[in-house]
Amino acid sequence: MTEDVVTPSHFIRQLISKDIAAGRYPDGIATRFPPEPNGYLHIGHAKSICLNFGVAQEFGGVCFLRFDDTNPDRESPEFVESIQQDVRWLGFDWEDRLRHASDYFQQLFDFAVGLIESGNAYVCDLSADEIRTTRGTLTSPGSNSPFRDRNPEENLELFNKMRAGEYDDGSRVLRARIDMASPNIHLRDPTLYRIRRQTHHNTGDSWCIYPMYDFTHPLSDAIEGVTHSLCTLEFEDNRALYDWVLEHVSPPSRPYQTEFSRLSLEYTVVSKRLLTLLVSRGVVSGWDDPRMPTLSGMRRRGFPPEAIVDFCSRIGVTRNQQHVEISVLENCVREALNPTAPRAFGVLRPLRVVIENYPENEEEFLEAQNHPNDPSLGVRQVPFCREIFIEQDDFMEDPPRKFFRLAPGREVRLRYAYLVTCTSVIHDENGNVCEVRCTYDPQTKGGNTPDGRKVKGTIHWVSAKHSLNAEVRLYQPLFKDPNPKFDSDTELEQTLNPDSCETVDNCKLEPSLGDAGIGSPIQLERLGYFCVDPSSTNQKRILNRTVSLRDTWARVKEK
RNA sequence: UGGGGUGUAGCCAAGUGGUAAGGCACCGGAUUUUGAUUCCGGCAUUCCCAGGUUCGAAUCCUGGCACCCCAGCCA
Repeated sequence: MTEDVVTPSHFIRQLISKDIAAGRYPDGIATRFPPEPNGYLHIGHAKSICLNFGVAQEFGGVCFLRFDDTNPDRESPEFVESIQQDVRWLGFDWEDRLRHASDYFQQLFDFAVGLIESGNAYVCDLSADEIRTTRGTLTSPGSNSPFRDRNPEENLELFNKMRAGEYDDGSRVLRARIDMASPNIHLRDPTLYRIRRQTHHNTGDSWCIYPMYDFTHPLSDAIEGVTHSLCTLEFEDNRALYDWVLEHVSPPSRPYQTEFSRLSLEYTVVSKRLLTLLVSRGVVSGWDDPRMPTLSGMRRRGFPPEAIVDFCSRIGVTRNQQHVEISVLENCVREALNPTAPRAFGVLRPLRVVIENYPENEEEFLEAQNHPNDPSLGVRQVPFCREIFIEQDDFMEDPPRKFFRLAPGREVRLRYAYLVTCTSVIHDENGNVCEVRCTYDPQTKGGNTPDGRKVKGTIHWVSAKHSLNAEVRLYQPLFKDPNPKFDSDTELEQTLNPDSCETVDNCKLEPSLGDAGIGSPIQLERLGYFCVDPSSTNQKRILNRTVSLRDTWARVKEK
């Protein structure tokens, strides 16, 4: 069987194809996914992971997982662990290619020494403030540091002393000697090393100087033999420095950087800084809150990893500003879940229905399919008795034209059970409907109509006597604004969607759901896809709605 | 009037001088014991704008316009 798996063409694939065709990489290509372990991975990282691991796979190359851990101030082992878990969850395997930029600290130091010896780097005693003010602006050139012309011997001695811990944090840096008047600000004698006494999660206290990204990244790529260093567009201007570094040392290989645009998703933020803020402000319960666009959040929400990989392939890779509608993601999730998720009944907002002509103490089990389109998933027995719950939304006392669920005098099908007709309505002291009375037609067992009569509505139900209680959490986007922006706590407050998590208590589930495992997908018919939350217990069952079903009625109702 | 980028439908996106793929969304219609799924059909006479080159331009040239990124001892 040949399935038409269309791998969409994008410019990076084309570039690699061309490179391979030109014979540039006889030993194969290599890529890397280089996260900084200072936060959890999010949907934007998924795009990069799929790209880097994906093209390596397609072209018979390899992909490294490299922690870009050059800033001990913000990095931690917690993040290192979560990142590995998330990459594996997405289905990618780095095999023996787990690396840390910190593995290369000694080699990086040696390269820096080489740069000093060739007169291409110098130790600068200016303070951070002074460096900033002498850097110039976007439209005016910077001015040379008074330390720019120190000779290599002196620089070398100073740099060694920096490493030996003889100077205070922030008192000196190593700078590349390039061009203070360059129109590209990244080339105005960028800092290569800073002094920072901070225990590193990997190297402990062996270093008190740490290399900067622009120095570390090209050399790490070169050390690993990375051929295609793929990064996001905001590093475009850094490419000149990336190349400069590689051209001014003798690197073990020559990697090239190519940039693509980062993903932004409607109604969400995809920035580690802002996500960190949501966590630290307690806006969400943690990095894995089901509303978070983090991989751990989406996992807890019930998104299957294939859906995320599929999403990444559908959105493509370009250099355009990419602002994707959430419907694309939701569609991928539904498409992944629909063929496999077993069906079950659950009622979110129960309305008691008493079937008056059904015997008081009788109960029976009715057969229901676990998947209407896939008999191989089998059947289950669902208990039925005189009192059941239906969805409040499935009854209207005074229904509009196109409503074809239950209403006074109307007949509907209870899925897999019987046809029932509403005979009367009972109100509470506030005038709200609190109970509905029906009669059932014993001839219609299983929901069949032997007389061929047509029933427009089919609704779900659960037996009052047998049902399980549960709390169900329904999610909406975290933000009101499709393109949320906030710089302060008040702005954050204003843009937050107050209804992003709706907790519905006292929901009723069919008894078979008592066995549902944490995280495994279930479709509650007519309501959506759900999964059991990790915090769920037998005493207090908690379900997350992963995504609702497509709801045409909701649109009809609007009109 | 510093530098680097990007403009194809509501949102993504293919297209690489030969007459606008595909997905999502949307709108019909069929089937349906989930208003789900599935199926079938519709959805850019035009590619940011204006000129030019060419038998022929989304693709090449010129000039505009709009938007994004860069002034960390962050990545």
